[in-house]
Amino acid sequence: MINQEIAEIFYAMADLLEIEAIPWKPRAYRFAAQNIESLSKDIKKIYEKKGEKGLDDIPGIGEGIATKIIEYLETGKIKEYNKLKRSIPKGVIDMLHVPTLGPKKVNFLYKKLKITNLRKLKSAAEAKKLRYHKGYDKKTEENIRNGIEILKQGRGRMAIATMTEVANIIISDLKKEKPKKIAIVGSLRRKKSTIKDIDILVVSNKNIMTHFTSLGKKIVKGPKKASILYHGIQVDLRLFKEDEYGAAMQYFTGSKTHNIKLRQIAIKKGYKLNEYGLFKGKKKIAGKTESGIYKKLSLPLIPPELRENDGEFTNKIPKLVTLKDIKGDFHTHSIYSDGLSTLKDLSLGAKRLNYEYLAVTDHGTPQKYAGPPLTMKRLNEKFKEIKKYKNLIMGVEVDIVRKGKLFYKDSLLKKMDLVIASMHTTNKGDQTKTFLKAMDNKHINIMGHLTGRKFGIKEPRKMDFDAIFDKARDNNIAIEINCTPTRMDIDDKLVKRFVKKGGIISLGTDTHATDNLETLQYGIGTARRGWCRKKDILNTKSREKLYNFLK
DNA sequence: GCCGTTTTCGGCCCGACTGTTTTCAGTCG
Repeated sequence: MINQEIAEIFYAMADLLEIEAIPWKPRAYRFAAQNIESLSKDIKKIYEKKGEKGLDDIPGIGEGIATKIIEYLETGKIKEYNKLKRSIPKGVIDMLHVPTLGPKKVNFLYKKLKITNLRKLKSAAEAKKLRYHKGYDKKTEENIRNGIEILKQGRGRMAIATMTEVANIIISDLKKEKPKKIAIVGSLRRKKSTIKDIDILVVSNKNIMTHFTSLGKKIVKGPKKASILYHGIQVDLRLFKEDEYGAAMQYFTGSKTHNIKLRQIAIKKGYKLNEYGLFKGKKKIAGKTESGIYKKLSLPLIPPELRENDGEFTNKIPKLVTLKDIKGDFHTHSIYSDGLSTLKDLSLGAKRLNYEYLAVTDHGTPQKYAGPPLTMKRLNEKFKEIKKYKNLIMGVEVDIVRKGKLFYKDSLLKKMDLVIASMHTTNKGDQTKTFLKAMDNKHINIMGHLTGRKFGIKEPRKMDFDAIFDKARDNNIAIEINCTPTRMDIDDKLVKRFVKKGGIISLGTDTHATDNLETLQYGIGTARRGWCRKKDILNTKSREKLYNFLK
């Protein structure tokens, strides 16, 4: 989405201005970038509808930044950004991303020592040339060398599934210290689909800090806070007292923009909010529980997934869907295509999770990725075998092929109880037309992994989602949240847009082995981030109501 | 550069940790 492009530019401008030691502007650009990033609406649409006034209504955007947004929307570039970029070598910006280097140091290294890239920085640190300058010594050089290494290894964002597993390993280890309380906070608690680092809160004795730093490579360690690298993943631990726990949970769950807004609300009421509590003067009036803090600020307990400063302060908070509401899974593969599980395995898997139903949607594709072709003979065997399992639904994940056609004929699709239509090719250009055409087929129940994104591998398709969502809603087609950890497709923002239009979301694990059925929990996270209630999710329907929908 | 129910000027979150430090600047989250 164009929002992301613009946010990236403003983040970059903030970096550049910071190196130039220009005060306050970097903060303003970053704040604007954060708010643009968290918008669920297309900023171009906002401008088209409401003009500059619409942009000005977005927090953090005033006259100057609005003008730059308009310039980008109309010309595809921002002159001031290009000018800034020309004035500072790219390598200098890379230096800013080295841990332990901030704008002050980079400014000094660049302006005074004429160091313009990481290579020169590394050799200067190795040649022990930095330690002769005021404020630098042996330790600084070591930090810079380590920092460059960490940067090169690339601590990118990882899938929530992976990070949840790592967090659980660490927590079960820390529980040996018998902490009074321990919890995951940060973006992991807000259930973002990719996570940068793991944040943990504890109420415990001090031994836990030492235990914690023994689990990985120590980065920092103080009495209240410690950080380690655990197999390349940064994990932060914060220690609190029991009566601070709620305030700490609130503070470290974030998001940052949510907290800024919350603090402003506190200030308006004459309070002060920090990670230790909510204060009136010196008197603490809340802090033991999160709900206590929100209550004192006349707010309901906002679910962590909604804390993004994108409507949670101005709209009524809905009752969000939970994992308990889920009655089944709509996207699985068996040995009839490229899955590892038999129909029996899948049936048992569904029972284990107390599901009423589970759709086995083997591939209907001309392509080889799905294993040997599913011939009519084998398909008929599947039709026959699946009747043995009362909790299984006969389905197909049929490929959308050229010009929006489906790979299976209508006569065959008609025999299926559930049809997912997915695109597995990487056709370039705008795919909106193809999808709209495909959705004319009345046998489709669900659109599978609509944008086709895969973290770090494939960018999401850019399409006219308003047109696609309108048509899906009007044709009674659900749109999938594909719960494969590397996909998580569609994302939370698109979910929010679709549900706001009255569309219905379906959760599918796209599992190829029954062990992976549990990944549905991450789809629930995305659904909740998209403000989904129980009734917005197809998987919450009883068997009877489901079959009505499918028909 | 943004913002405003004390405001159109003068603020801008704030606490923890490191070590450049012995009273504070820089970085981080």
